[in-house]
Amino acid sequence: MDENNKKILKEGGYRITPQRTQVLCAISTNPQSVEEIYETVSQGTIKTDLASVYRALTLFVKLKLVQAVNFGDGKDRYEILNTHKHHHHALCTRCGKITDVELQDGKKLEREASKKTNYRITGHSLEFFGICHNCCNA
Amino acid sequence: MDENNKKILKEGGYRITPQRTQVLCAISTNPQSVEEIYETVSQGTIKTDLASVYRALTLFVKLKLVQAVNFGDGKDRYEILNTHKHHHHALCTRCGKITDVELQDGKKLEREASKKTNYRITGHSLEFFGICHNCCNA
DNA sequence: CTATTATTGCAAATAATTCGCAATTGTCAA
DNA sequence: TTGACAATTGCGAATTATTTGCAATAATAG
Repeated sequence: MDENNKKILKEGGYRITPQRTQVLCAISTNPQSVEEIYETVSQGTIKTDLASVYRALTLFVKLKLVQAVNFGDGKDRYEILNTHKHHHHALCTRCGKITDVELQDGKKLEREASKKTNYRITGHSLEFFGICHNCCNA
Repeated sequence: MDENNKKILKEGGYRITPQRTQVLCAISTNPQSVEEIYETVSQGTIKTDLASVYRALTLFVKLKLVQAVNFGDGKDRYEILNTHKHHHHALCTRCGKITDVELQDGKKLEREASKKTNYRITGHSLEFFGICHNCCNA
């Protein structure tokens, strides 16, 4: 597990357990759903319970080590936050691959939305759907 | 119920029932969650079952009369599609109000994402969070 | 190494969603 | 308008998803 994440856990009085480490590991390269995370972790050598996966994710979200992303396809996926700067995603609706997208000027969107709605905008989420390069050529 | 929606239902061999009419009515001005729709419909004079609300929504989504929107706050909301052109939303995280937002150039976002990811982009969803004008001054 | 206490696994509880089926009710054609 | 037919509903039961209580286990500070 990433040193910074360890630090945040410790400072909160939380322990570094193999289960927590594995959950973070499972989503280290790609956002995954609860079920997928459970599958992945279960394939390793350490034993884990679904309830523990839920508990780990709930904790990580609270500590902002992880965030949920939703593509409107019915399931939430969980993504590591630490190293990333704010970004968006593209989901391949054929193979399920998720690719990060960094747009030129995300803040501009918020400014425009703020002007049009008269809200004080505090954040946004933007997800793209499409077909990835591999699937396009398959 | 809107004439166009009636037509689409009929053409598919589906019937216009009070339950379906009420479900559409419940979301006619604002996107609502399943539970909220059920509450709203239940307050009227016609009797409805939660299962029927689920069934109506599933059907409407299949017929593209309605779409699910998700703000990442854990619940899906359902929104009428017919009259709307493609647009985005702002959710007031204090009072829950949802306001439509039409941005200058949504397609530009897709073009940029397409270029960066090498996906063939087929759609996107963009939701803003913030505090609405009323709540700001309350 | 030990004591302390957070965390886990398990099983049971709760919540969310779906399904089977008999009763009801739109709809079409006469 | 009426009757027949098939779609739809309500209800309860079945799934599925998520949460919780608790005794056993294990991480960590000293």
